[in-house]
Amino acid sequence: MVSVKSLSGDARIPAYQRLADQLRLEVASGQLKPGDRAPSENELAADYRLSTGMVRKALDVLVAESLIERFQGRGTFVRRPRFDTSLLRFFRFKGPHGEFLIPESRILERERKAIPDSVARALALSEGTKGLSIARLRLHEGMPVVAEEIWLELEPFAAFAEMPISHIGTLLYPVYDQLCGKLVAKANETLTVETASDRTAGLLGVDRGTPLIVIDRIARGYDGTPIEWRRSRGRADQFTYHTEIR
Amino acid sequence: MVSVKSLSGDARIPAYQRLADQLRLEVASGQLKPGDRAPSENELAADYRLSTGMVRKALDVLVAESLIERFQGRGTFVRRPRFDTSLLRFFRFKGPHGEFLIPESRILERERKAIPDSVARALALSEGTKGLSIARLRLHEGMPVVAEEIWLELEPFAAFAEMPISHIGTLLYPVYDQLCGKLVAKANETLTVETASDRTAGLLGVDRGTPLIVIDRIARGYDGTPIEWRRSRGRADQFTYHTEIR
DNA sequence: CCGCTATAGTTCTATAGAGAAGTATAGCGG
DNA sequence: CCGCTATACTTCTCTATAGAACTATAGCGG
Repeated sequence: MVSVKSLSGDARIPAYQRLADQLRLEVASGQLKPGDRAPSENELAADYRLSTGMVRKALDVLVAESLIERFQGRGTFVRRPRFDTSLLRFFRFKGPHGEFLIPESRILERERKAIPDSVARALALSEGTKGLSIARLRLHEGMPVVAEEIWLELEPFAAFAEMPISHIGTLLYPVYDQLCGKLVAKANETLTVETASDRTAGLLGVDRGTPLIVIDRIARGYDGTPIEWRRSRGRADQFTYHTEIR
Repeated sequence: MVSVKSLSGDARIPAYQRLADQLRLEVASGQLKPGDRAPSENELAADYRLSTGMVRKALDVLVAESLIERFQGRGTFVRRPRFDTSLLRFFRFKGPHGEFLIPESRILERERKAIPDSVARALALSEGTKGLSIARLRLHEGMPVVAEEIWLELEPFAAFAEMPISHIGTLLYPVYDQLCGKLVAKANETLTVETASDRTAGLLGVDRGTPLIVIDRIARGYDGTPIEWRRSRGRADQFTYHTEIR
């Protein structure tokens, strides 16, 4: 079956960029989901009447954005968002053999409340929107290591608000996806430092005034719309962040 | 003049990667210096008997490493290392119109001393190597904002050790290059948090125990050899680090 | 049922070329 | 001397093609 397609957009923009735009759109709109195999280079070249060289160049762009991955002999796939570059990874929770561990989590509280103005602004919602607030403690070998505050818009997450707390596992994003159709694809994070208040000091088992790392995250869908606001606090004394600059 | 060159390395490695290796080497060895224009795509293709497509692919690799930059119509140039992605930039020193400013600096101390073991290890030097230690305060509108501790191996930096302190400007790396032939090309940085000791509290004008951001940097040449060890401390309360994850 | 082989499908490397688009400069006309 | 233009050179876009390298699978032989 030969289905000739055409590229939209300003013709002054190079064809490979318009093809990248097109594929980006197909991922954002859900026509192409994480894990799906994209059409092969030959198919794309035939469909859009482009040379394989330009198709490869379009895919290169999307690989650089880490939207897709390519595997020689297997195909091109929409990448599953992995949050392994999150700043939170630098709270290193090593197992007995030095391997990485995802800390267990305990939900302390889940409440329907009006979203605070600062959070509503970050989520691009109007003031006073109904929300769902979650307080959560993350533990490593029984010791509390990170305290989390989470805000969601209530309406799209009504099903999540009803779900029995005991059924909620350590990872929330798969639940958002499967239960509420909200797929988290990327996020913005900011790191700051504060001193522990009485409340968080109690949660984390440290003295009041101890320095804490605070990581604010806004999780977004493929199209960039905000999905979740999250603030995580952990002790600063075991935190180290590495980077390379050129 | 036609000078046919050949690519070294294992022939099982793709030609474009070996060309990238070759050019990387020419930069590391100083045959090609920052700001220099590299041979044009056509010249490279002719010299190494490759198609322009593969030459472009080799250059793409180096662009991705941010070793070179390309400008349509002008040429391909060895990129001048800019440290504008350093973690230190998040100590935001805004001028009156919100623009970025490089803080002034005041050298407090410059001494010949044996390099401490931990620093020697980081610089890949043997224990007890003679070094040069510099204490430096960085100021914004007269207020101290960052305190720095710097260690260099004495021998290659003898000329720097003799230079009158009043002649040393705010930027050290150009001096390392011009005076000592040590060109800083990249660096590793790690961010941690500590509470102010009496000494640093005094330098920065804060109370003892105030949370501080500590940024350790190992500056390296193009070949990766360590050149400078540096530890910078600033108040944590005005520090925010922003990043995007996917 | 297991293991090997052939095969079809995938991405990757590579070539050879044409023309577009952008930049610097020499030289010409005033 | 200034401003314009032609020119040469650069990177960028794009086509068309061939074969290598790699992967999954279907089917055959034991």
